Amino acid sequence: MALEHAILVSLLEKPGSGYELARRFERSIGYFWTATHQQIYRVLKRMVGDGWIDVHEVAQQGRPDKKEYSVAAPGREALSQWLHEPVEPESIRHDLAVKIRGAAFDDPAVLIREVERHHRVHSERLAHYLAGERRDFTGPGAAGTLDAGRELQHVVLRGGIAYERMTLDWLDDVLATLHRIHGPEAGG
Amino acid sequence: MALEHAILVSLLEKPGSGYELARRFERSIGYFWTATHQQIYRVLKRMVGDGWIDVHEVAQQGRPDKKEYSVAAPGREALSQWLHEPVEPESIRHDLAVKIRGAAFDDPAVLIREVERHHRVHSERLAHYLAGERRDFTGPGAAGTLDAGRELQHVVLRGGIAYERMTLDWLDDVLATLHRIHGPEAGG
DNA sequence: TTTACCATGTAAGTGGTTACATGATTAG
DNA sequence: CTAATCATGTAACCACTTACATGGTAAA
Repeated sequence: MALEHAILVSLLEKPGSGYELARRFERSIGYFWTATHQQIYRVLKRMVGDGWIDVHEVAQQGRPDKKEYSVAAPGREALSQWLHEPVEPESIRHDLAVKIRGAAFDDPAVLIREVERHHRVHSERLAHYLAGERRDFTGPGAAGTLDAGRELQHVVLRGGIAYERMTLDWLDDVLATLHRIHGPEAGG
Repeated sequence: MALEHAILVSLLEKPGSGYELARRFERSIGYFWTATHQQIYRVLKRMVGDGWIDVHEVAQQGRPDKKEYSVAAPGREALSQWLHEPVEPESIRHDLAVKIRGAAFDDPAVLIREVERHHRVHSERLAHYLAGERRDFTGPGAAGTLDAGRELQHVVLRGGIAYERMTLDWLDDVLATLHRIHGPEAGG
């Protein structure tokens, strides 16, 4: 499991509340990891209990108070230890691939609409990632002058971009295949 | 959840035992879905209870008896219904991406070895997929003469191949980035 | 006789999802 | 007055992993 470690990395990059972490998991960190606020609050509580992170209440004006979390020494140590352990290269788990093979036993036309829908979603994600890249990693301060942390954030983002591009190409391939096996029988 | 549906598709392609399903999940279906035998036996039991699949004991010579499962009418119906429902386009969940961002707060040299290890694993997977493609989808019977089921299996396999190639390219990018931020300081 | 493969399961624990619940502030 | 955003949590359930457990056959 790595949610604890993802939280540690995020808090090292910038301390924040559970709510803020949840928002980050919807955005930049969500390129490669997702977590809901319920999950985050539960883990945060455990991490405080384990002494990995510190909390302090922050009063705000015009907003509810929040608890700001930051990484404590044992948390940094735990992260370092995890970074030294190997993790399993993970496999993809695609509902859509199951559906594609299932289409052999059902109407492929239904699947065509589903694949087109996925294509739209992945196009939007790609556009979103590219916008983030333009915003955060181009212009003044780019081209070799970034610090290590930003370089690493950028290479992770490039991974997300490569993933979306590959997926879009593959979905085109899937659509062409579906039309090939469906079209001749049903007239396109 | 789609483990039930993945099992239905697999049993429609060819009836088999829980053990055989587990092996298939390590191989072809494992390109996009994983499941252990414990999980499969549990789900199989539930599916029999729900009337989605039928069992019959098969005596074998030189081997333990097995229970062969095949899809029943309600199972086919359930699969069809699922195929007509939209599924969420899923996001990647990469421990390695967490580690890469975490490397900003630790020794990047450790991460270089980890990334190289992942590179080797993905190279092996790619070689394995390509061997499967040569074995099952080339030679006599290929080039437009495949039936729909095999065409669909092939396009899913091409997805696995594309994923591995993209991942290898990205891991090269990660390594280059790590050397860039680490090399100048440590002379590596 | 040891290893590998065939074959099926239980039990305990962990992690993740969904639903429920509260309450303040700001903008329309 | 309504909706959106900020902010934090509990409870129940479900999926998945890991460890344990059994027992037969075939090949080295």
